[in-house]
Amino acid sequence: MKRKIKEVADLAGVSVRTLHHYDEIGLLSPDTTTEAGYRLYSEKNLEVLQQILFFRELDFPLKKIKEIINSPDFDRYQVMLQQRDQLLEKRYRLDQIIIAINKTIQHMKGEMEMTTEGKFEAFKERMLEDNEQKYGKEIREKYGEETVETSNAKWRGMSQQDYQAMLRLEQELFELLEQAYATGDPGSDLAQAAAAKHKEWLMYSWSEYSKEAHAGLAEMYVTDERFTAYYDKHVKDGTVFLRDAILIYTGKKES
Amino acid sequence: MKRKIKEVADLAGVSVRTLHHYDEIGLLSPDTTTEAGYRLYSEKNLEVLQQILFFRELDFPLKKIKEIINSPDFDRYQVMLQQRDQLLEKRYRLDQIIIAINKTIQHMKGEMEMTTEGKFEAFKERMLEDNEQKYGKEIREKYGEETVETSNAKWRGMSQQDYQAMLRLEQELFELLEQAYATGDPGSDLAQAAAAKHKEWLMYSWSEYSKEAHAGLAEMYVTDERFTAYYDKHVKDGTVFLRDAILIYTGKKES
DNA sequence: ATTGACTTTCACGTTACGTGATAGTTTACT
DNA sequence: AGTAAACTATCACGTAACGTGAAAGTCAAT
Repeated sequence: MKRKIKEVADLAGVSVRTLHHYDEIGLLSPDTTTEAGYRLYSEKNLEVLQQILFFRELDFPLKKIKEIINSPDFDRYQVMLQQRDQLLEKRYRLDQIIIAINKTIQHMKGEMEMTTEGKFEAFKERMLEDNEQKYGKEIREKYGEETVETSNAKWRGMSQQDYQAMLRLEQELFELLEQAYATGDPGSDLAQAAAAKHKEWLMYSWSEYSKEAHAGLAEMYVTDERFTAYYDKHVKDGTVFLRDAILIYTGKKES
Repeated sequence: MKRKIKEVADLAGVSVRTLHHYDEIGLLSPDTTTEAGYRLYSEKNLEVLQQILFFRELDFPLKKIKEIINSPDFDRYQVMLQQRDQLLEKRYRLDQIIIAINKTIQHMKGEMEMTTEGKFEAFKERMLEDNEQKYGKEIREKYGEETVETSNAKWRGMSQQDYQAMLRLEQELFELLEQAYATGDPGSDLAQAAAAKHKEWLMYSWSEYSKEAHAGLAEMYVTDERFTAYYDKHVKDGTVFLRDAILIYTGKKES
């Protein structure tokens, strides 16, 4: 009952390439091949594959798995303990990193609160909001049994998509801004289109839009040199121009 | 005050190769070079390098760091939250693996138990006695005979290594708890991490996990003064805080 | 002028495959 | 039997973040 490679792959839930790879590195070579060079896996081969996949799930490197498989009297118990120690160490390091990033986040929150002056309250509040608070409840209600981590994964998947779209939007914004700047008029159609694009871009990180917050952000752009440097890099005096366009767009200024 | 590469490397605690690499991928190129092609780093370059290393310590991939560095408008706060989510997910996966390997080890031990008669017999007996004397009754009453028996069985099969690992876990739990308590929020990531750690610690003596049992145990902690004394010794009011964290963790309470 | 410390640019090795590209083989169907 | 679909084979490059030489040129001190 020899099986060809795809059947084995499907059976074990791995890719054909994986089996090729295991053959390449001498981890699992089928004990028969047809004269055309096709790999034929025996039942025994399948058992070994199961073993391999078992260890792989426990995050053993293939090299170690090879050692274990190739010498049946290898002390599996000791190896397990050793592997667990390594995993524990790994998690310890991971925990340290998480603690550090949590501290940083706390710190950033503190900084942002200090510079808050009530004008951009809505804006900053949203920025400060913890995603856990934001989505936690809703997700819990919807998915019930699922852990917070899993829910976070879903959120992350969304935000990555959003992130791609955001980059595209930003690029479009710059192009628009450049063309609009050539008109010299922040009230021009092109400039207003740029302001609209900017709003669209914002909406990826804002949950609600308000003209006030948008106008406020525009003002902040001009005040904060990091922003001016960023926008002016693409278009000379782009920051001021964009601000004016946004002020008109939000009705805070006459064209 | 331009510096040559080795000086910069020593100053920052990285290898020369690393700086070469950062130059190669366009992450950090010195803004001056001698005519012989020597890289000369300015103060500004050093500052950027610090930034890079900061993000690197938080496990950001270099690609992301490059994006962040190149655009000041990039929302660092959101990026931090996102990165934390990824780290948390990573840790979750790691935890699953650790749990799996622990189970495997327990299983192997069960098999070995039949053939190899106890080496740490005295030690184990003492642990059992202790456990029984201290909490035996309550646990029995609340969670039934079965849980206790399997728990004891686990204790019996426990080796020195396990015991060491358990102590270590406990230590980590206290550290986490301390930090979490500082946040004041039992729903915070740190507090939830502490709850997760507590669960993991439990898994060394529980054969099966259920949210109910975990939550119940947390309640018991607060009621039983022996436990409160134990946890409060490390962190003031730590018991109540830990209970709340666990209740949220097990979904028995809203954050 | 020599030497040792330092610098440069290749370029391969690491982990566990993914992803084509190109070509030969087997199976199914008309 | 002929052909197309499905399968298989062997390269071989790409990934992340550098480590580790190798060969050759540069700089500073003796």
